[in-house]
Amino acid sequence: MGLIADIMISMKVTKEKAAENRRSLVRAASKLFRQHGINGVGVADVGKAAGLTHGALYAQFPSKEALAAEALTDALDRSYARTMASGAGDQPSIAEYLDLFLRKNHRDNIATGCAMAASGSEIARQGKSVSQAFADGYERFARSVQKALGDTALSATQRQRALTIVAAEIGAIVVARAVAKADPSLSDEVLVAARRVLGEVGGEL
Amino acid sequence: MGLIADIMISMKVTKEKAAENRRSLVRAASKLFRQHGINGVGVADVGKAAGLTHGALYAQFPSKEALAAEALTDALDRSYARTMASGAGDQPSIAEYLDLFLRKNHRDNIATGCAMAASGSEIARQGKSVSQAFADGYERFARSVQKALGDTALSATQRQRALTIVAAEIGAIVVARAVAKADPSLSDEVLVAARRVLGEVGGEL
DNA sequence: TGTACATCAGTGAACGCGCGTTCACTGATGTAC
DNA sequence: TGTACATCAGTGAACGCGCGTTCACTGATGTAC
Repeated sequence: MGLIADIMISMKVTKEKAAENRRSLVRAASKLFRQHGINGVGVADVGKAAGLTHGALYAQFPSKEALAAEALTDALDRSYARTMASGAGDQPSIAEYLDLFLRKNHRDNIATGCAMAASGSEIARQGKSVSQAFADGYERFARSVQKALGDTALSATQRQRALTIVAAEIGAIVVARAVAKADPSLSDEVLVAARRVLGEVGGEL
Repeated sequence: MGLIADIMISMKVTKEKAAENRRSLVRAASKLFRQHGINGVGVADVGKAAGLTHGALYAQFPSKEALAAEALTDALDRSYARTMASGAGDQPSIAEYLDLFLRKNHRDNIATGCAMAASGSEIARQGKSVSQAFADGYERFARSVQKALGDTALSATQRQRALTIVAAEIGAIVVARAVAKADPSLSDEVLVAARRVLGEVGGEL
């Protein structure tokens, strides 16, 4: 028994495998935190989803919060890359941005959607590292939206429009999800309204 | 010992006192849930803040979620009443709405601020009763904003603007709070930007 | 009005459970010679 | 290339703690007569 058990629990792993395990933990955390909230997921859940024990997590990260910060960064990096790749050009137009973000499909798939919308109100209660990850992601999206506004001079007004459009998109998804269980048609209405009104802010007729 | 202890833990209470205790529980929950998130507060914390034990809570509410739904309704009722009373007329103008909501003071006082902004992304993970409380509060604010837009005909376009303005305000506060620890000046910038751009949406020059 | 008794808000101990984190230990990997 | 050994990713038990909920019990309130 001892022998077989010892073989089965053999542990040390190549550096590559360890790095892969780390990535698995981050990816699992990034999805689980979006789905259930950061407070709604235990470290054991994350380890299990990555095919490891919870102890392994602490060989890679000093704390759950450090993992949360990295998971948020990873989620926003991936969202950004996917968003950039979605347009016809090198980045999407405002219309493409809004269509992409304010879809029912986005509202209904929280685990793979925007992490800022999924965990928004939880972030204020986390530490500085998580706040930093959020700020970096938000700033990056806002800059890209400003570019999409056709702003070559980077005017203060266009900067304000971009900041507001991104924040408003997040708010619209948060509201659409919050009311979805009680009032699905109101939820749909919010998405349509935000799509149209933010389109106007972005220069659409 | 037994005698004194028996006297001190005497229990039954008038109906009025019981109703008052119930209100205390709702008010305490409403503040604590906004401050720390619904998942971040235990039923014992709520009971203690109301000057009771956690067991008393279950004499008044069937579950924590039922308390959360009532706490959300209460918070939004109070916010609405305060908002209505804040304007010069019988309800605030769009400018007054935006000034009131998008203040640093609101961002920095989460326990007494808008419950939709404080718990937004958590609501999607709660049950239908909490979703209903959110939907009722959101709808009420949106109707009032639509009125403030000077919309006598209740046009579809003004309805869309009102829905978007309220969702965008929530998003702006959520973002401002999320980035506050890491980037306070970005946090301020978001509030100023949303104030100006949503003012434009509302018809301000 | 006075008496007997049912009601039920509130107490506090206990339920089973999961939380984040720590730690002694394992043994293949990776390195120094 | 071969050998000896330090490293450290990962395991799984254990830490103390708090969670939401249940329950037997208390006794003043409120009611029925």
